[in-house]
Amino acid sequence: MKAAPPLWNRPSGPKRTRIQTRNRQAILEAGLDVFSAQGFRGATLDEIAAAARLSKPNLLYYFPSKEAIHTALLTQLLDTWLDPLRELDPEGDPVEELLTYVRRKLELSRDYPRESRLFANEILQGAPRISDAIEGDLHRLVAEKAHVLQRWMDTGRIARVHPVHLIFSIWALTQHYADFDMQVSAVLGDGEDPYPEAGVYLDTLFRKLLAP
Amino acid sequence: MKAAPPLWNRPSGPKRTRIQTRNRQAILEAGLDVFSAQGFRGATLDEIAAAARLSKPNLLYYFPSKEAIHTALLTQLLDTWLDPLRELDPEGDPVEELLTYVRRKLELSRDYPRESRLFANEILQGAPRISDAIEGDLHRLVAEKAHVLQRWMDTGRIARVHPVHLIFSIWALTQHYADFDMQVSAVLGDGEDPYPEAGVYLDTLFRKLLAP
DNA sequence: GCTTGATTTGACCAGTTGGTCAAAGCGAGG
DNA sequence: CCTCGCTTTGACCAACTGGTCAAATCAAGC
Repeated sequence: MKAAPPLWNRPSGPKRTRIQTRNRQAILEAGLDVFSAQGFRGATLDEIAAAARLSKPNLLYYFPSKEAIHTALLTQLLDTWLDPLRELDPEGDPVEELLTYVRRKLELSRDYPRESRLFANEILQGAPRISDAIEGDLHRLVAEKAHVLQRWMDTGRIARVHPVHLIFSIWALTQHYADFDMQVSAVLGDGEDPYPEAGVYLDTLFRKLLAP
Repeated sequence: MKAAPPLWNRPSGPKRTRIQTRNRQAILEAGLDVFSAQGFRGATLDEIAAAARLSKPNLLYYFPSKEAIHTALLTQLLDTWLDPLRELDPEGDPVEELLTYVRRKLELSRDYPRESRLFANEILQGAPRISDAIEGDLHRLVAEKAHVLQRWMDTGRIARVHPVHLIFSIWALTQHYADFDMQVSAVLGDGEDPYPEAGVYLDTLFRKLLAP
């Protein structure tokens, strides 16, 4: 008789059954598809439910609201997205460290374009749901790494440019291939994968820019 | 007694009264605000009407549908957006021509960020409403200008890189400052205008890249 | 100040939206 | 094979969506 409280409102710890793990995963996967293609307001629960092969009320048994799905995706994403920057090693060879970062970021665009677009959509619309993380974690991480870059410049190991704009340019150039994929494909009469050429181009670009 | 047919369905030519010009302008302005901030599906007629200080039925007296406003904005925009590329002069000094293009494109980002975001939103979502223009005019223009770049490279006047990816990189780097404005401001503890530094940075970057 | 067409609007509509709820189905441990 | 809590769902709701319509208001030339 007594109805079970919704999953997300249960007082007990996060001990998940197999079904829960599977369904939560399916919902996040479906949400990624829909949110990245339509933006937050453009996405509908019905669409997400259909993509996850669940009924709409069933969706809301696993997540309390549309916004909760979106937030779960974004916070989970931000970590993965910043990992390559975190791994920039102050002790490594400056140019190679930066080129590795560029390469890894380009691989993220190639392998996880939906994640990139989800993020782009959110930032485009003023990042109302992750402005805290942007102004907090992200700001700190960039400040820290900019400091590393500054030291490399001061010791003459890479050319002297504005360190934060250098980071911006890496983001812009790599994310462009995921976020503007439609445009990239249409302009390069498609059929061919743009990523190999992009890799070569970016390697050249940053080598020339950073050469002391 | 006889009701006037809606403005957009009138058989006569486009002779517009002062009121028509004013209101159409107000609607496009409001539409730009809302579409660029919310995307097509996320924008609502009520919001646009409120921003234009018109009633919703009044909106639909000047435009037949939500989509018509969006399309009007996009087609009008695409031309302005490509102008700087059109002006790239095959007879000019290669490096200066390209740096001028970069500079003008960065000015567009600074002065028309809403237009940039409107475009970004549309491309992000697969450009369902302007894929024709992208695959047609844009593709042709880029092919033509890539040919110019190729000649400059063949005659040793700029360094040899993939010409289309060179154009992509200019787009990516300049539009980033408009489209990801929120992120840029948050990362550079804001308060200061990022554009002057960005101009210097991009100038350096492309000078080094293009130096033969 | 009257007429005629341009402009504006309140009331309305059918379809969609995010979200709720009580009841029904299900499966693993006893 | 039976219970009991986990899972699923059909029916429903109020708010909102893009869009329509007939009637009311306005404004400029006569």
